[in-house]
Amino acid sequence: MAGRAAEPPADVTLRRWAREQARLKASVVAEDTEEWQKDSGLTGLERVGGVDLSYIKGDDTRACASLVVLSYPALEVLYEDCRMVAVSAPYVPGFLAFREVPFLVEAVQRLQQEEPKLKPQVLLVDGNGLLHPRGFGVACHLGVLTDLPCVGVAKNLLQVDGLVRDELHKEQVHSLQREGDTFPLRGASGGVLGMVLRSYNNSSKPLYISVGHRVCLETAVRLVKSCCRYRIPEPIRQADIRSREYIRKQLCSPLEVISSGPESRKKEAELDD
DNA sequence: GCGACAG
DNA sequence: ATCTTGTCGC
Repeated sequence: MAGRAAEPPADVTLRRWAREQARLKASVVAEDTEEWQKDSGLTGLERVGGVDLSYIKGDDTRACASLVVLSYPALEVLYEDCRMVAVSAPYVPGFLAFREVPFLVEAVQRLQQEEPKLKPQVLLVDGNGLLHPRGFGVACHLGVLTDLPCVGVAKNLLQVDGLVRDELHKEQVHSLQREGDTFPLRGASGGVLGMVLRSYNNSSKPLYISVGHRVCLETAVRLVKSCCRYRIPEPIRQADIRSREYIRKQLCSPLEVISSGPESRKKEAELDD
């Protein structure tokens, strides 16, 4: 059952993907467009979504895509959708969206069809938005394709436009003493690409926040701050927890144990050749 | 050429 | 992303 590793994309594919990113980037709106965003207390915001994909260790083809919607500001789970999906594109830094976004778009469409009243007013996305080699990370990509406000929340710095994880950066991160502290990420070309946020007192490892779609950076940071019970903002954390749990149950089902045992694995190896 | 490289 | 439980500390 374990799928073989996806082939590294040919250069022609990467060029096509880059062109697609450039085409869609023209539709990104990097400023607030909603009423609730205009208030510093985010009054009017009632539902925040989170998305994530969890993968199986030795399997490059199957993953669980999850979309959750939490109430705001209580952060209680109102909606959960976990589904096994067949991943076809490999992970290539800078092209994460081509691997994950199709399943997230499907999840959003399913939600709109089945529970339109629970449609989130904004989505928190694992990964970057404008903080990206071509200024069009997964949070922008998902935002444009769904026309939903999106915020990029990355757990590691993607080195782009002169930004590096050097000693200076580590010093700046170290200077974030209390939760809520931030400093801007200014690219070599001048503009602020994102914000580094200490989201939790008990963790010195920060988050890298950037604009996805239909939200400005200040609002994005304010929103993420107000969604953090722990280091990872609750919508993404719940999506992560639930997709991993979904996979864990899949792997523990009797059928799955049998079909992925040493016996059948041998047969699959033969069939693969 | 070498290293870096969101998830 | 994933491999990994309990454990030491605030």
